[in-house]
Amino acid sequence: MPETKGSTHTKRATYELRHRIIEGKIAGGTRLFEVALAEELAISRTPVREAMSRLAEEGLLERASGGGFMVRSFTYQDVIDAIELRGVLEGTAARLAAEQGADPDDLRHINMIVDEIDHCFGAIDTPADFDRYSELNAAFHDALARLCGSAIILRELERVKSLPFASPSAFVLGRSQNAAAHRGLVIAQMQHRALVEAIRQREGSRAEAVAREHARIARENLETSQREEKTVSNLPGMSLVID
Amino acid sequence: MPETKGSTHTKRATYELRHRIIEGKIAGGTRLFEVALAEELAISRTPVREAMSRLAEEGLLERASGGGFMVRSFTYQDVIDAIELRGVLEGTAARLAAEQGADPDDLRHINMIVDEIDHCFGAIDTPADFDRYSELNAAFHDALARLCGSAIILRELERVKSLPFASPSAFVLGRSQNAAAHRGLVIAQMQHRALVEAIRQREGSRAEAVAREHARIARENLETSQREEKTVSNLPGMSLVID
DNA sequence: GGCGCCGAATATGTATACATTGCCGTGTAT
DNA sequence: ATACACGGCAATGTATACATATTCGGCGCC
Repeated sequence: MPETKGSTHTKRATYELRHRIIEGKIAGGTRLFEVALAEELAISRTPVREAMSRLAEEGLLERASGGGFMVRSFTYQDVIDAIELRGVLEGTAARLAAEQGADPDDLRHINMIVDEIDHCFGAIDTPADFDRYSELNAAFHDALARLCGSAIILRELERVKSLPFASPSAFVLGRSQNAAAHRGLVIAQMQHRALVEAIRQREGSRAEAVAREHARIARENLETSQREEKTVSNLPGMSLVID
Repeated sequence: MPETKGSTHTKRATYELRHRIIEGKIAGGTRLFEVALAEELAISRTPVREAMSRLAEEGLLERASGGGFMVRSFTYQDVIDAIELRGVLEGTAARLAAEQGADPDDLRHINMIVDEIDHCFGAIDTPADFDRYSELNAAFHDALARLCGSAIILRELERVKSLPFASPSAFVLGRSQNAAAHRGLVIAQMQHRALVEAIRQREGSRAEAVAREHARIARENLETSQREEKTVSNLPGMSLVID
């Protein structure tokens, strides 16, 4: 087996399989066979089954009728829906945080992240630091999911975000680093501030609306990508889209 | 092993375990040991692991640190959040159905269910048919989840509803069959009609709001139950609540 | 007396042999 | 020619032996 991190065969197999699926090395809809994979990874069937079971929990695989697993495949509409769903769930997290009053420490923390994101933008007309933006953006959305203190909301949000194309940072790096992309980031950052401010002011309805609108940026970026380039293979997880 | 349905040992073990957990025979937080369960069910460890793995996918179990599984446990707040989440997701399904325009056949179908629910109410001051109501109510909520045609939304909604206390019918049978319960059902049915009508009229915002409010009935029923009786054990899945 | 280490007990992790099931192709009979 | 049945193959289902890891108690040292 290629050297991938993890201490047990199960963990390594899980990591390796997940990687291959997200990279697009295994197409959506492909059926996975225990024996073949076990031989390929040079381990026995048991950890392979275990790994597939975990990836099914993650939502990357689905159990096939009559046993076994197949790589889950998505339609273009599924991607749209997953992004919409993320917006709805983040909106709920934001609304609940606003209604219940977020913990001051948590608010300080998320504010710190927003401030740091500002530093990703250089002087006017200089390129932004897309890598750092992507990283901080993920941290922001993680902090947002935790802000209302609900383990239930957090769990479902994590679940949706684990779909590679529904991740908040999915289309940050996917886009070409041009002026339009730069502008998009500026708008997103404005929404970050508005979102935190709405929560602080306990404006639940506004917080929810802003969070939903914020997710729509991802949808627009997706649609732009679709229009500009016929091939979608360089966007994360888009190889799982089959139609 | 007690005779439970299923053709393979895995399926029987899955069914049996799920039953025991929901019935409250295994408390929330309990760690499940493969060997002990295997002996008890008179099968080997392999199908037991497989069953536990599937129940983890369902959300009834969680993987313990350092391997193994434990019965997931919930706080009272988790139950509240799960109900709220169901409302949010059903609201989204309703809104999308309204915005995109639901399939006429689907609309006819859900309308038929609503009409049938009317028959559960007898003449004035006669008891309603709670069993039949519960059944049709579940069918209504299932039809609602499918109405927007999104596999993504459907899947997540099914997931939340699989938590026994977040199911739409969780508190229908749990309540004592008194006049107050009867009144609650009448109100719920009014919301059913309003919901379908909003979707038909393509009033997305109204549809979403009604769906959310509808879920709040479950929350109120829960709070009423908590107030009236100290013990919560007769409500579905409430044995998993530990605080 | 408390902290930490060590080892046994017990748990899960892994490999593998065997059982069972479901599918597909081929054959024959109508 | 079609339909049914038989058989073999290939997949998952299951049991079990063995390997490894984790945990917890006791014992010793600080």
